[in-house]
Amino acid sequence: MDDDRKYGVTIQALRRVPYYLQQLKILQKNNVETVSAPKIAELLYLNEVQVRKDFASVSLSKGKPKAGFSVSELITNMEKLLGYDNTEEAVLVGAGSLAHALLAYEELKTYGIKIVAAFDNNAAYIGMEINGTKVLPAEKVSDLCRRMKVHIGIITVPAAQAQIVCDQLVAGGVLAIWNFAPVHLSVPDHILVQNENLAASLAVLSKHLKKTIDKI
Amino acid sequence: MDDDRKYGVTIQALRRVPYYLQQLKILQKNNVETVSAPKIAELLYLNEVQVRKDFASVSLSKGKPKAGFSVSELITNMEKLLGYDNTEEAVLVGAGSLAHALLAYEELKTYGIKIVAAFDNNAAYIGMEINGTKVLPAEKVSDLCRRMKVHIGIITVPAAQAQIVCDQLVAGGVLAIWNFAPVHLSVPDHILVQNENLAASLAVLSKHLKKTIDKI
DNA sequence: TAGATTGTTAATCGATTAACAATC
DNA sequence: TAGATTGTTAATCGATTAACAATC
Repeated sequence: MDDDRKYGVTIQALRRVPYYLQQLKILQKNNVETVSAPKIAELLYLNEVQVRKDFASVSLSKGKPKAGFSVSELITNMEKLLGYDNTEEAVLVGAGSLAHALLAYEELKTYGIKIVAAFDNNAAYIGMEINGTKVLPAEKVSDLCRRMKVHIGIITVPAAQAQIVCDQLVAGGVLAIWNFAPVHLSVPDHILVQNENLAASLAVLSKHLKKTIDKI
Repeated sequence: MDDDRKYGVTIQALRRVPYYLQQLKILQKNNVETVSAPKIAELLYLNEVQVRKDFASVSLSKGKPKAGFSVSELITNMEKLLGYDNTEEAVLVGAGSLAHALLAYEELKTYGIKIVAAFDNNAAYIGMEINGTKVLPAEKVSDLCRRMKVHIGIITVPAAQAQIVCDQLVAGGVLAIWNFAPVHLSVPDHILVQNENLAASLAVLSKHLKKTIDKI
């Protein structure tokens, strides 16, 4: 196991990695070869110790006092950590507008995700091709996941149907679920549910707004 | 100020409110009139004390020992807290596929958000109508926000342009920004940036997957 | 009444930040 | 060498959870 690291990477740290990566790539484009933790911290408005700890947990290579970290090594290690170097296949259930957006979202490939099939139970959608991906009948999702050994399921159905779809994905052997429905999903222990809850974000946003406007 | 509450609502609590709301509405539909914190905790796989504290910080009404909380009161208070009861206008900058999804996303209205105009600097998009919303030239965004007193800006442009767009929105008097670009945005203190970072979510997801698959 | 459930104070837990010796 | 920067231990901070008296 060459992937053992001194500290585990916390979820919070993991969520910061894409931001690091984005800055590091800008530096690389400008031919900057090394960078210090304080510099990155300044660019991203983070604490410098936090950046150093994150780098330590993410990167196999160490920084050099006075010099800092190798930009290209950090990029390589972070991309490997996030699996950007090898593509995972995913299925998507629910062929509505969010699905269209995800199927048209080129960046997914950059992030190592490829949607191989979409599913819906609405006859009007079935057989359609969205951005080159076929829409299949919803009841076939378990089967296809198992046959193709797909590990990621993306849920973009309405809240009321999300748990049913989730169960089908789990039955098909999916290991991680990216859930866009604003509901809690029950899954076995070893399955990860990553919630992308637009309602939750809007909750924070609306509250801030209300407070700010009330003040004026 | 009838909106003073004993404890402030933390951001984490705020993000849980949409989940509460969703469950409460199901209960209401089933003609359940009161509900206890332990019951909701069980449904959402949360700690019962957390639920009780969240309810206390959100709701102006109190629970009754033995009986629990009034479902309809909780719903009313939560919807008021989240501003679902009065619509805020928003502008959207960047007319790509994500923009299409948001413009087609009916739930936004439920969440009290109405997109009144979309902007892009790509001539091919300008003049187009997406789901009934006109796409205008990007340079007009500040002006329109100021004239129409729009308080919410939604950023769906590529990372490289996000900060520029952000500055224009701030210049137009926007108070809250919903940012879909995977970059940190610098804003004055009183402006809220709510990041919706798909890359960050995928980072967590991919790492879990890699760990799980390595184990097998 | 008895006991389920509330509201709140205290303890725990985990993440962030501060402090500081080691080192290039 | 001097000083910027690293790596790591200790202190702080905030959120979650446990404990428990109050009450319907």
